[in-house]
Amino acid sequence: MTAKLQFDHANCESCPIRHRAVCARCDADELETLDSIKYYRSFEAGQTIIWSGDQMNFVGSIVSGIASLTQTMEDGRTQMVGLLLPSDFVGRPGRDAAAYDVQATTDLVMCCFRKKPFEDMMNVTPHIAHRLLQMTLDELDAAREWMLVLGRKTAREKIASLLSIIARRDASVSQKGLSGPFVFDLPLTREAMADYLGLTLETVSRQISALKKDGVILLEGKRHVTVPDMDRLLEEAGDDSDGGFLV
Amino acid sequence: MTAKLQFDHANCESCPIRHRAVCARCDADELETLDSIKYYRSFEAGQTIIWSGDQMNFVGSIVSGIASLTQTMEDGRTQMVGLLLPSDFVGRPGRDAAAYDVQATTDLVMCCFRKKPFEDMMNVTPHIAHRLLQMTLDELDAAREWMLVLGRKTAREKIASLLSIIARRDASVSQKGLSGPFVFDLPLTREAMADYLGLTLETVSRQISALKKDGVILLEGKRHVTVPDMDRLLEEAGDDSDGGFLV
DNA sequence: TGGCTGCTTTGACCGAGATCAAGTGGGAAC
DNA sequence: GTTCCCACTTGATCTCGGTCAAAGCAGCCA
Repeated sequence: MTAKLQFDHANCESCPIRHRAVCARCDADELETLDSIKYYRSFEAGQTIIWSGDQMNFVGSIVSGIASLTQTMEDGRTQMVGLLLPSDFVGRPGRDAAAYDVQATTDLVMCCFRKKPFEDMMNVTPHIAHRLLQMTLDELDAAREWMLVLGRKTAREKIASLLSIIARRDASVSQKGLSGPFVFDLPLTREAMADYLGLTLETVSRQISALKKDGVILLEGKRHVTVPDMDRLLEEAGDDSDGGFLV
Repeated sequence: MTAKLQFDHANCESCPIRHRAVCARCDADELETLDSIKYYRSFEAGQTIIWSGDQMNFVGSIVSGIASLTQTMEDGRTQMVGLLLPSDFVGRPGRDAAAYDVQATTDLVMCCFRKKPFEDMMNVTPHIAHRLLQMTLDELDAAREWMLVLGRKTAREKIASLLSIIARRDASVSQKGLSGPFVFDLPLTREAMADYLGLTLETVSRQISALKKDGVILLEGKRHVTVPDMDRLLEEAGDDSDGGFLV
């Protein structure tokens, strides 16, 4: 059973991701057109939204919650290749079949557009195509950043990198200041973290325990994290101290 | 000293990458405009084209040769995050500073555009923006494919994956058939392969020797490779047997 | 011709992280 | 409450790939 469709009749003006999503640059007319081909869908945590190879008849934006893109090898080894946050775009215009599994990591609401009308609209609306290019370039940067993590960082650095990314995102969403302690909940299970980081869940658990023991993070329960000193965490992540943290 | 500017007065009609580059969709008028802001530059193997953080006052396409994007940590660990082949695009419109080191892996010729005029042109030329979006989406796919390699494959599978990618590219460039043995030269040193694969150069050397001993590949000198049975190589790479090889 | 340099191979050993295996803890159903 | 379940933790052991070291090999310049 699907989660409650809490955004069912939302209009674009009050949309929480309006200013960051693929429609960010659209004017009133364009929004109206989008409105006519859009619909909301909700997914529960753990649900698979699309299987790799499936026909995709829609594209869309994450409104709330977190989705993941994963690749799986024949023998079951899996690697997460994308973590989709609110305002991120799902689907590839011009491609019929999904290239990756898309899963709801938390409860999730998507703003969907039927694919064909969206593609048609993209061709006549430079605002959308241009914004999508920007977003794709950003994702490419994030993917390349992640290649360094996967290829060259130690398990401890990988965990610290993931925590700092989640902390950064959380701060940018909740508009908290960047000084003082960071407090947030991990939106991923240990296994999902392992799939993201190219580790086993045991190693993830051990390294989180180690960071806790060393005072880099505080843990309350399994998921509630406090980072008393963000610079310390970034140092553990092996990032430059300047860090480009204020992006 | 720079390599010979063999393309100095080339025009777009005879350009070898015309049909695949960022200008692929441009009409005659648009090509003429591009012509007025373009110039060719050559680099020798090993030269650094741009340092991460540098101001970039041009963007451009690889005409011939191979370039690499690399990231380096403070302690010297490096990870290659992109391998740029003929027709690939260098630079990011809308960004001033380079995010990665760009190096010429082989002797290289680039078709450069001054950045500002190119950006202006992009804003009024949907053909260019649209093609760049396509190319960026392709690169994102390639990066995600590579995340699986980095995160989950064994050293032997990593080497086999890289060899199959190079073989594939070589076949698509030289229009050779896909049956029978594949023969090509490695365009990368062992160290560059290691940086690409998240390994050490010793491990790369060992695994290449092992693949040779097991008859998966034949080696003539250090660089000249023959793949007698491509399916066997793909199997060693851990890819699905269907493989999506005919892309 | 000889030696230098850079790329590559090979060997011996070590350690970070994987694997296999128990055990813990907290929330939900009964 | 008790039980079950599931996410997580912790321990013991193994192994793949890293590290350190030496040597091979081809091209190049003197």
